[in-house]
Amino acid sequence: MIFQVELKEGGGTLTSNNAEEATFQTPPAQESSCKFPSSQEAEDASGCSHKENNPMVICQLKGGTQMLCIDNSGTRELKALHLVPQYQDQNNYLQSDVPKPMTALVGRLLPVPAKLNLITQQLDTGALPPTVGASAFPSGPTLPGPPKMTLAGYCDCFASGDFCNNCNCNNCCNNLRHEIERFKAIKACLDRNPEAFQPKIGPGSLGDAKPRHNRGCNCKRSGCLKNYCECYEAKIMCSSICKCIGCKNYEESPERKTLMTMPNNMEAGGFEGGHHLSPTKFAGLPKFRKERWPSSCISREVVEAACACLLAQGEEAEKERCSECLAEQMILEEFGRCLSQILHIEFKSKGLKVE
DNA sequence: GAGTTTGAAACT
DNA sequence: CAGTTTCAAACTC
Repeated sequence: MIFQVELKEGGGTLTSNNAEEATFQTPPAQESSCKFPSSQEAEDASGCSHKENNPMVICQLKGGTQMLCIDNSGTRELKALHLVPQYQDQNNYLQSDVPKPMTALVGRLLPVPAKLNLITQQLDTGALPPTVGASAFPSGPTLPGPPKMTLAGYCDCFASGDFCNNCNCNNCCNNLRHEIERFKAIKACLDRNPEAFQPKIGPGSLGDAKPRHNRGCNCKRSGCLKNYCECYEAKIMCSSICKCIGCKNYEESPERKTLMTMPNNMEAGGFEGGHHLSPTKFAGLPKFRKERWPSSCISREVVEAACACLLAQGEEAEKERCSECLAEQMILEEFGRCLSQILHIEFKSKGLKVE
């Protein structure tokens, strides 16, 4: 089952199918928003009861669909929030009719800045009430239990701006089911630290090509030569902004040099210059500490290009009004083609025989 | 696999 | 802002 929302805009029509965010689904010409000249027209077109003096509100549209309405400089933006109908399974977990791989794919395809764009707009409007820590989370029959720690920086998925998917977390609120609490938690995080969702590892200061830890580490006992240290883990040197004690993670450090000559450190391509950073960390995506990103041709650019292909395939399916199942199949087939090409190049670059 | 250590994030 | 607590990952045995 797919909700379909049609919103009039001037003489045209904007159609948005199932999506987590309309930014992903709306036609290119319309970009990410549907702008109405007056609130009355918006209400007429969508059934939305958005009021002028409330800059952001979740609107219940005709047919049960929820949309996030944002007043932006006098224009009205309607963003699809929950176009995917959901239901509770026998364990009271919220499920969606959209197949999970498809949902996950959409979630991953959206780059973190795009996802945060929506949140930033809310913060700019001041629409969300002030919240402090876990006490900000509503409690009640649908949200029982302890503070929702999956809506905190402890959770890698949340910290990187992603929804949890197939995680082992308890009472997870980092999902579409708890979108509002999630927004509040994000605001609380950003209140504490405006750069909370920025990648920890980024380019250094001007003129310095080497990446560095944007906040610096605070290690005390590890000498910054164990993976407890975020700098060491990212395979970069500690910098002047680090507040570590007894740091041995610097260019001339004999301990570091000894460590670098050990066999276990050779596989990741060494340490010098930090050119083999885990791309996941560099991008602010979830950490996969046990499965380090292999040294390969699968660069960030390649991943982005592959994602763009999948996105284009999804848009194509939408344009042709394909069924949900067919759309998923098309995207997966495209994924297979991308993977095949990547592996082909990978094998070729390593001088391996390509079947 | 269980227990310990560690440091980031959250809290006070 | 500093000290404490909580948490998840790294590490050790």
